[in-house]
Amino acid sequence: MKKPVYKLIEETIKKRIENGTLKNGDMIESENELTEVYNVSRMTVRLALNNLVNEGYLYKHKGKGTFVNYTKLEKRLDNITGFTEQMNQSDMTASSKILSIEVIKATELISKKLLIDSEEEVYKVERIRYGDNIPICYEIVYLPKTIFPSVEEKIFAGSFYEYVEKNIAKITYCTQKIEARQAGENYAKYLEIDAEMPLLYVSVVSNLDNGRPFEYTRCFYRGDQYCLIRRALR
Amino acid sequence: MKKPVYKLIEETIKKRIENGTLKNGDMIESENELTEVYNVSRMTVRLALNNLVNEGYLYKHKGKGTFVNYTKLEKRLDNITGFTEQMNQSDMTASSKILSIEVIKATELISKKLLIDSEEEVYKVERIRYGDNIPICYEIVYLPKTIFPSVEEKIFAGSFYEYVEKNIAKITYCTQKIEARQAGENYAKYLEIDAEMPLLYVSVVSNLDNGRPFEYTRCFYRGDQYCLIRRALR
DNA sequence: TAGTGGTCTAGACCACGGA
DNA sequence: CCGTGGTCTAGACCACTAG
Repeated sequence: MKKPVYKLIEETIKKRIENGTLKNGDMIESENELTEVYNVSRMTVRLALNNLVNEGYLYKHKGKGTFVNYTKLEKRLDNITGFTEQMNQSDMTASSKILSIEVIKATELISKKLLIDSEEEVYKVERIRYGDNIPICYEIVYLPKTIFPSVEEKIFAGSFYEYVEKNIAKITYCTQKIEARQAGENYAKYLEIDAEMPLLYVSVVSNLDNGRPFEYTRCFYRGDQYCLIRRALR
Repeated sequence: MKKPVYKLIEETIKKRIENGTLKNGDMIESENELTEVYNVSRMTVRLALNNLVNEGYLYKHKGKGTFVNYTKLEKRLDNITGFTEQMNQSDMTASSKILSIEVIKATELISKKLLIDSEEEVYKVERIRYGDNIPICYEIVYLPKTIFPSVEEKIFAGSFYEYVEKNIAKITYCTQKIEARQAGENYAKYLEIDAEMPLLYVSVVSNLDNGRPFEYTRCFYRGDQYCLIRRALR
């Protein structure tokens, strides 16, 4: 279970950027220098650097060098943000109550979303999410057992996305489908509202850096308590 | 000025996916097979494949193979798309009925959104938008008179965004706020639904390449007829 | 066990940018 | 000119998945 060399190189450079040793616009060591520093081949260095370019930490300029591209405040505007991260940004306290964790066989829909075989086992987690103790979201999460061998409550204690990036792999993108729906009896009960109230229904599939979906989640947000902000580029 | 080999490999595979030769879930040739087909080294093949993984066309499964991840409808929707463009993508016919065009003085809210002085004159356009003749959206558009000296119906005949890019300037980004709301008497009438039905309310501010907002629009979409698809990057 | 993708090496030549 | 990143080769061993 040891980490590949290029991951280590990625992490040390990322640290130098995040703790301010490398500032925005700084030129970092050339690829040839890094091969000597880490005593690896140039392709390994390039793999590490290109990953950091894709993550937005660096940019390259042929003939000149590789430079730091890091402006803390502009980061993560158009990006995936989990509920917890979003609540923190609005100075609210996020919490959640897990209703159930169980292993089920993937239905047709779930297997299609997660790109796995139908009948393959997945974890199904139901929970209610609160902002400042007001129920805001009822959520059903499906996680493939091949990626999450075991799922415990503590995974969901903090930011789930941060947990995944620390312990599984980098998250690259997610696809969301957003609809407006009526709550209906069932969800109304969970969210403590009337059955006719509108909900924001968001279906999410999130993907790792190898392109594999690791999460299919159905979220039902209270229309009176939650909105999505989205920045789209032309 | 000749293209690198890995780009060519990328493009041929992308074409096979986009023209339907390769379908969603299909396994493509293994990396070793591709090295022989294109007569290149494996690293070159891997570069091409990994780029396609990052673009969301493929996903890899260690020990199994590389698979197609492509669902036509979900493509390119991370970007700004106007209603017309979106309808065309789903093979529906977009049309609209203009209810009114008038010049008003900007309210506090409007001036804040469009970054203009309060009391400055703006065009206010109300219209209903149809997909295959079903009313889908009631929309109020505010356009600053300084950017649009005169506003006529024909501006809205085709894609408004295309009109702007042809005649005004390039559009760079837009910010959307998405909520779920109950229709209420007024909007229900326009959209031919019941007053308790849920709507997707989207407030949009779009900006030109000089950073100036040129449009503030409030859209009320029928929850039963419309959804937003969004692709977000981490 | 055979085949897949994941990691890595030790070279090579090229195109670009700056002095 | 020299140093930079961009492309590419021809191998190698490993870890995972399936039969």
